[in-house]
Amino acid sequence: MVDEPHTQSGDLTISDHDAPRKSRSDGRPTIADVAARAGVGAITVSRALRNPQLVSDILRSKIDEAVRALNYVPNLNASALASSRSDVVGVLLPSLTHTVFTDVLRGIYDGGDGTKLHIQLANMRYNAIEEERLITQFLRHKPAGMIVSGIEQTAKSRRMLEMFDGPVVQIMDLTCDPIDQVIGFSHEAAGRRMTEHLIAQGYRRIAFLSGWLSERSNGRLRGFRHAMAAADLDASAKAYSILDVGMEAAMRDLGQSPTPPMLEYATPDTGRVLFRHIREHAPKVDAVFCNNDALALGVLFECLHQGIRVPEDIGIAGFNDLDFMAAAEPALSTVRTHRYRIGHAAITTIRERLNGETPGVRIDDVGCEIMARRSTER
Amino acid sequence: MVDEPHTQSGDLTISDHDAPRKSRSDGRPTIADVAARAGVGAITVSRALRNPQLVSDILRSKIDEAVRALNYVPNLNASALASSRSDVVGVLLPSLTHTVFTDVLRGIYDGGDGTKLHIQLANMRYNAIEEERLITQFLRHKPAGMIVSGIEQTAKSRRMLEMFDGPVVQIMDLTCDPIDQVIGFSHEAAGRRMTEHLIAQGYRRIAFLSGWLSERSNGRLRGFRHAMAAADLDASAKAYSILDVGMEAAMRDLGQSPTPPMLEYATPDTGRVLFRHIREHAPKVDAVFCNNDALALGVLFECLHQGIRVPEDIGIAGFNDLDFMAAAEPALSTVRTHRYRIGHAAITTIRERLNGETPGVRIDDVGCEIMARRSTER
DNA sequence: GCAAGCGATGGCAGCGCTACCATGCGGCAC
DNA sequence: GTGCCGCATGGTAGCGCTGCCATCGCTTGC
Repeated sequence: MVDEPHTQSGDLTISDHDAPRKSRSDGRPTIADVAARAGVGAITVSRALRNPQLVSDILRSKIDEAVRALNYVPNLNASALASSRSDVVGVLLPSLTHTVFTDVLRGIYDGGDGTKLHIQLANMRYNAIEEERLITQFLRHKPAGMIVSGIEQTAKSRRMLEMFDGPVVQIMDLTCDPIDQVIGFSHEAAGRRMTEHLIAQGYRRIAFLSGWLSERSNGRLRGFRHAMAAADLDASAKAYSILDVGMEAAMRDLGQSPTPPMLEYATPDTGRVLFRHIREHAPKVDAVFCNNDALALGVLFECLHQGIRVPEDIGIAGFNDLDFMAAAEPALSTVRTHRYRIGHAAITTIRERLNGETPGVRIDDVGCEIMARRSTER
Repeated sequence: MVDEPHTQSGDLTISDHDAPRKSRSDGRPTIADVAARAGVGAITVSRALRNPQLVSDILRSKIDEAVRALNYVPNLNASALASSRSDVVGVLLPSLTHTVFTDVLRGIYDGGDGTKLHIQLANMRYNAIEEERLITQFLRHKPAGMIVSGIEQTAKSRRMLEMFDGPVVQIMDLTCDPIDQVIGFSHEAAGRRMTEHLIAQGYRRIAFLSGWLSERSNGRLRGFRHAMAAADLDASAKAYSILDVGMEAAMRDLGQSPTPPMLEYATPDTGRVLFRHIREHAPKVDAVFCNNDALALGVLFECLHQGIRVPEDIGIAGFNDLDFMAAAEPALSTVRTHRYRIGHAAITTIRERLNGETPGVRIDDVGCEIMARRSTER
């Protein structure tokens, strides 16, 4: 039984007339084509592209010429397969809506600029199970490094990241036991310090306003409560969230997005609704500490609407220092967080680690700043 | 970092005594391991994972069991190499800061959810040359599809995308000659319609305010001028940008980011500065049409500060309908753009095309809505 | 009863690159 | 001269997967 399709006799000359291109290749030049044209070995081309200093000047210039002439584009999938290492950095953020994460992202992109690193981003929607799934997905690409938000990964997520052989940076929060490295700040300290500022300004009946509470928001709330307790104001420390004001219906209406709207529900409109609720049920409240700036802006508008004077009748504080806070009338106090810096530091760390440098600090507290403005100047 | 990932995971009885690991493999189970354990061929495992309906129930369940038992994770780089097709969709946005693009991005991610598509995002900073470079980079991954912003790619970019063998969607604008498909709306029509609304409300001396003018902003400005001309108000049609008010110094200060700050300079503070400039140099202006909502918010705050009544003394209109516009006091008129929908439609189109469906419309105008609110209710 | 058809399965040969050696060569110590 | 080191370069053998057929057993049509 001779079922060899290729008879060995003289079929070296491939006829142009038979089957149209049996090859699985898409016809683009490969590293072998470049090597042939430059009259060198393929591996030398590979080296010339990745570590030019390993190749003599003569060959290097020949290779460069061939690359340009053929318009050669390296196939990163082949490279990643052969070296079991890609140049993709996986980034997991809880939300793509909040300006907070947009700024982080900008820092990451700016820091990754001009390198061969590619960012692959995923939205885990404040959902640890989803995060687990996304980590699994990411690891299939054999990424060069990973950036994840927060410190509350599931046990399985954590195990996967620990086994992952590359730098892992957790961002936006702090922990003394990071998977690998962590860059962020203490939300509890931030909440405590802003509350202390409000108390120092003479406010006594302070309400904490939030949309939905992420783990990090809970940290701020803890800080708020501790500061109030430390000043013997426990009785006045009350937190209000959208759950208190029966906004579920309104939330459902929003749903242009398939996202559970609750997660994204921290808008100025929410701020107005929450503040109306407070005026009705707790008229003696003299300051509101909003879990984010959008809520604070809404509170300001509601005060304008009702003719309530800020900061005389009500103090308003936000969180994050988005750019409208300083421009508001009156300017709104808030906590400036270093989001851009965190993103930038995260990708920079990964670059350094990939270059073989040893990690500096494992735990990097970038802190935050209390921006005391007119809205809390009693 | 764990350096040696479970070399001796006991159960599989790989002889530990022979050659000191010559393999370049990282020791993770491959499709061959799964095939061996399930007692089938490797290709059958591949099929069971990609097109389960092609494999009999019996084998499929055996394979599923083996996958779980071995904790098999497919190597996407190998898959991409073998099939010369990855599951990555490249997305090019001009900015990661503007909420506009954040919303587009959210639409893209939501629409890509639950599929095997991975999004790879790049920030081209309103720079066509940078865009060209990024397209080159992206194509090295042999992406499944591409989404690019706007319609002003360089000739080379355009050629690369035309030669690219996969769906390409241009978004956020319209053209009658798309590379492949385009989903967006006419900025000129939007600018014209909002201007017509202002004129209809009785405003006559209308100023157009902008930070930096992207090609799309220019379209809005053209619409503004046409509408003014059509109403014989040419003489009153004047546009102000940051260049008019010597804000370069302020802009330089901003520079936390390596980005040329001009590109990102559309903040409420800019709105305040521009409006002060207008009050000084053109006190008769009775309405401002802001190229984006952040500027409009700034104008509102400046009016509050100066005691100027809105909408009686000054009408204010923005562009995009970010969530603070409806919540402002008074509520601010604006143009609602369907950013989320555009992103969602873009990725959905790509999914459909990858599933072999033929493109529906090549040019998809999602339109926009004039949101007439109190701030222009004369 | 037999050819043809069909669905399920598997073998083989790449995809384009890089890790791992081997090779060759000039220079230096002895 | 001999041996050895270091450097530039190349050959070979994969990396883990999938495209392309071949195969096999069973059904269908006449």
